[in-house]
Amino acid sequence: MLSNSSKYALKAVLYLANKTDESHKLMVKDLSEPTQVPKAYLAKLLQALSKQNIISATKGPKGGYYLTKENKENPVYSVIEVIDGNQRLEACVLGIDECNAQHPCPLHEYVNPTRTALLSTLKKMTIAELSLDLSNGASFLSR
Amino acid sequence: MLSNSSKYALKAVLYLANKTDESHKLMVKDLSEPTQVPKAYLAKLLQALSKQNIISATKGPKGGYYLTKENKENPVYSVIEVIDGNQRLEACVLGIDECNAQHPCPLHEYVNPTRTALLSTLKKMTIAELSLDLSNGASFLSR
DNA sequence: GAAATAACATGATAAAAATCATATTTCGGA
DNA sequence: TCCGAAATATGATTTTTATCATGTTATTTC
Ligand code: FES
Ligand code: FES
Repeated sequence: MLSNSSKYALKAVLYLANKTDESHKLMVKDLSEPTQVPKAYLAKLLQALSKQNIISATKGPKGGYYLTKENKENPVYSVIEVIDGNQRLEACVLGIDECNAQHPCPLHEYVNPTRTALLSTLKKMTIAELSLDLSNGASFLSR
Repeated sequence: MLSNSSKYALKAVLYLANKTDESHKLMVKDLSEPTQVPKAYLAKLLQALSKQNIISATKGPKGGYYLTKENKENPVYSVIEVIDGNQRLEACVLGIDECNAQHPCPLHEYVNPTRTALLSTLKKMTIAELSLDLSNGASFLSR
């Protein structure tokens, strides 16, 4: 469904969402532990997200990664899109050339409705919204 | 969602479903073309399916792959299970240790209901059933 | 303005998935 | 019974993904 990279990126971004802002930042090593993502690998992912302005960063001492208010309003899907591209979730599950109702694969009718529903959720829901019940202990990023 | 291998295997099995039986068999090269799967790769997949009795095969001239009535009654999921194992579809989408409602990841509530619904469909529906509208041109395996 | 600290850029290595190749076994037909 | 056709077993190669490592640049602090 999602690549390992996307899973890692999402976990890190969700963690950032309710732990950081312009004046509270986190370094990769502080993200690596709670998200269970290897440090060097996570670093590379965060750089990619930063370059696409999905997350914010400042260099040097007292620097680190953080989410601005604007960052937090981005759709959850934007993280996935940067890392995996959009084909991964939108292409035909059986890999035929294009996925549409006029020329469906045998699984289309069973997977497409729920998949497009999920996709639309991911595109509408913001990082902030998704991270909400993480902050009140209703959901988790590891274990 | 599915590995390339599973997609290929599913396409081949569905093709076999309404083209073959004990007295009408197909060789890998006759499967490779309509399913758009590289011949040597498909051969290896079919061998794995055959070894697990998901499909049937006979060697030698006039031989080939085919589905018996029993084969056709297998759940669609059995193909996926043999090729991908069951973790791929059942594990947590964010990769946390186990997926359950007592200790959910932030995406759990959005993906789990539809995913378990799909899973249950795949486990209940037979190969024969899924291949049905393939035979009347209502679904397709390529293009 | 020098030193320390953090992200950034880039590339190297490792592991897994996908793909290809080839020799061996089994079976049907001449 | 011998020959050819097919699956089977096994392994090699290629490509992609995941992971690690290291030097460079920006920024704060002294
Ligand atoms: S055509 Fe296969 S999922 Fe839509
Ligand atoms: S816990 Fe993540 S999908 Fe269920």
